Amino acid sequence: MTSPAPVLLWFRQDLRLADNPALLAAAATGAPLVALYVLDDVSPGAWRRGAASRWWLHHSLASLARDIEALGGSLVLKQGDASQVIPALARQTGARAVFWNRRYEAWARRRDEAIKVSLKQDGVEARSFNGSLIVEPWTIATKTGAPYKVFTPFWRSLQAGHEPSEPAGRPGRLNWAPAPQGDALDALKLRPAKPDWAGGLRDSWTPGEASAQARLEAFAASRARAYADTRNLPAQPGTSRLSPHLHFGEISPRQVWHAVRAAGQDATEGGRTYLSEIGWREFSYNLLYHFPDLPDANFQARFDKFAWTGRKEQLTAWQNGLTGYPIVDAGMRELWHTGWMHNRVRMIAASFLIKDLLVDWRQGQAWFWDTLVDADLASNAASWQWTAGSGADAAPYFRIFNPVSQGEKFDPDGDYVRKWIPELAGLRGKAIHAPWTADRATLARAGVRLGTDYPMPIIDHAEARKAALAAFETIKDAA
DNA sequence: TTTTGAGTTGTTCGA
DNA sequence: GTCGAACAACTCAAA
Repeated sequence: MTSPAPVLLWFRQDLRLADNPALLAAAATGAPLVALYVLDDVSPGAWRRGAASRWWLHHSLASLARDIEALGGSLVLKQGDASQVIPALARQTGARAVFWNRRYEAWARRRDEAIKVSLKQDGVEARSFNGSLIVEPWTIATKTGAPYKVFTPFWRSLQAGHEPSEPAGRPGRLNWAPAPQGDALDALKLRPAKPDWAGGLRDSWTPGEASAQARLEAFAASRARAYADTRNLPAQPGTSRLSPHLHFGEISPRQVWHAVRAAGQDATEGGRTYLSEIGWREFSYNLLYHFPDLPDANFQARFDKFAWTGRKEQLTAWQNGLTGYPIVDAGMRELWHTGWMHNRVRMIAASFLIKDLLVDWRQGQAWFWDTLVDADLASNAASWQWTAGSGADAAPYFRIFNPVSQGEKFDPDGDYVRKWIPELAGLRGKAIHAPWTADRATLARAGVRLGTDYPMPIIDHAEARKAALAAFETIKDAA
């Protein structure tokens, strides 16, 4: 007797079993399933994942594979151009259908559309689902049908008319088809080999759905309440740290929304502020979908004329956490060590690169893309353009962060700086955010030799601010 | 079509 | 030390 035709379940950025629409729909067909992940770095225009993101992906795939094995199945791993791999595997397994959850990057949409056409030509059903967003970009628009370009009306509209339904659980039991041959996880070479720089990542994170759920529950139950006050203090665990879990779809924004509400936190200032950050994620995807070159080109074309005069060695100093501004350097070192940076510090570091060093925001975007475990094309592009002032609904160009006053305001005891810049650990008080202002005796007592142990500022902020304002002045009236 | 109110996250200066 | 204004208009979204 011939076995029934299977349904291929293609995992992408939805590496979870709970609240997974494609998985639930595939299970509901009653057909045996083949679970699949394709590492596709080669599709035209693909943004190849950065190194930190690949490390996360390795462990997230390992976690998903274990969860699937516990249900009696297995996760098939492949690599290559998905527009070749998916139709080939459908033929090989005799699949009657391929199900997946949608992505929104231009290159992925082009690729997925081609796969749909190819599968249909082969007589294979192709169905896609919403597994990553509360509102897909084509379902929300202004009264005139235009895409939203300003966050607040977008967020109001989302809350008024697009409340997410209750998240679904895991499917009860699953019926598996024989798994075709795939690659071993190690063959994908997602982890660093020589040298192994991932120690800080291992110490900081546990990728996977179970860890994501635990983190969400802990956050919703307690820290969400104070989020509005503590989220700006990088020395404190005030944020949810869910960003990489959300990026890889180990958890859905709908699950986050309902967990916050179930804990009663939508009635607290903190909970509402936190949910608005979920709103910013949605807004970024909305922008990326409607303006697909958001990661590549200035949203405001007048910035095409901007003179980015920053030098290579300044970019390198920023990347290495050696600018001489402690709050900036602490953030850049936290990023290098853990694959993540506190959001407040991301803004300070980004403002410094763009407005103090006059380095093109795309250089900063590229560095974050390579080093962040939560690197996300939509959020990364929208946030860098926001800081640069070139984006939709962007910060006004004269808003230039002062790295000293930001440090004093948001790291008042200097604990964050001391944690990431051990060579300054002996400093106390105001000197921690501006060591070059400390007198010789203070520096000596702290064991700090400026210019030797820790650099003098590579640029004078007050002068840099004036230069940035002058530079922006030249493009202000451009078309 | 025109009008109107509003717009994530800051800094500096002068009273 | 604290407070309000200036920074620069401009675009968006809705009435």
